[in-house]
Amino acid sequence: MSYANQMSADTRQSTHADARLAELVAASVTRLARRLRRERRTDLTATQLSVLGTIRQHGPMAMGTLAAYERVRPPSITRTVHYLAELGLLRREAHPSDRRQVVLHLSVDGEELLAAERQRRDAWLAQRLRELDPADKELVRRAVGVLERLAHA
Amino acid sequence: MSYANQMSADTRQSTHADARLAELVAASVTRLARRLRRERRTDLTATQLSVLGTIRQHGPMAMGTLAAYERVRPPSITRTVHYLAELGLLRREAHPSDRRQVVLHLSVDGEELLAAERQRRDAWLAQRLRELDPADKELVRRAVGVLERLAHA
DNA sequence: ATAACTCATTACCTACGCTAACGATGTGCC
DNA sequence: GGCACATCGTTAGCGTAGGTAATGAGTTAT
Repeated sequence: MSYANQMSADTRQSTHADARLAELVAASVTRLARRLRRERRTDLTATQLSVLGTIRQHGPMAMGTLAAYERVRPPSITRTVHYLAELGLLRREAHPSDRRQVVLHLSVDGEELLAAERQRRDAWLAQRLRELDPADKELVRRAVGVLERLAHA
Repeated sequence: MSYANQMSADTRQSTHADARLAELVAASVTRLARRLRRERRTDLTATQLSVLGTIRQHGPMAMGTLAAYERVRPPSITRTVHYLAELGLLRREAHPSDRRQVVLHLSVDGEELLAAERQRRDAWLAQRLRELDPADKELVRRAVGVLERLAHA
């Protein structure tokens, strides 16, 4: 009974610590992501950038697949893709065997725009990292993989 | 000269490592932030949530101040605040000494909605943290402060 | 009193989330 | 082959949100 109470108290304490850590991590990750967004220089909207990024990450895909990745309904993706195609940042192509489908490919301009934006974002962060003392930088270097695993949960 | 070349090579290597780390950190932070957003259950838009969160974080404020925090132009904030006031999530009040100004206060409903969303987000992450092995969790715990400092850069 | 500045709002445009509806195409069954 | 059903992307209409330009009310300085 005393042992059981001890375990129960330890578990509660650990759960509380997890909750507190979660709060801190969520807040700082959210803020850092927002701060990174501030380094954007393109006139494209967040939605347009996200669409281009998804095609780049996962390769050419149909409209419906893209809508699923972006977690929006098909009419929404139709419109965004229309604007991006007009800007020459992606191409719409017929599907090889299903004439209902449209396959989206990133254009060279689209690739370059994404690369430029990513490079700018990463340069800003690289400079911030350089300003850290070596112990803190090492900490971040070792933690980044854990963050990545959390992101894929 | 040999010493100078050695320094130059070391600097270049460090710069490259920083760039690489920046790339990884930016990507994983961005992904984790996006993952956290997926735990939202409210029907409010991201903009509306952000507005409420800003008022909660910084306290009651005038329209112009809020627009500045949100980095949008005044007409945009007018509209968003109008919807949120209609929903009863915030209140518009006259400024005590400047009749041009409108001061925005979070309502009790607004506070509760924010608390519920944050709690849900943090609970998801707490569960993910509990699934980590103790060494990884410790790593995150020690790194979170550094992330926070980066976010405020 | 007047001019200049500040504040929030209105009007209009573009972009984007949704639902409902639609036509074209593909699949499976008789 | 014909038909019913499913899938795909699009169009139409509504609401939200970003911008600029313009406006009227209020405040400050001369």
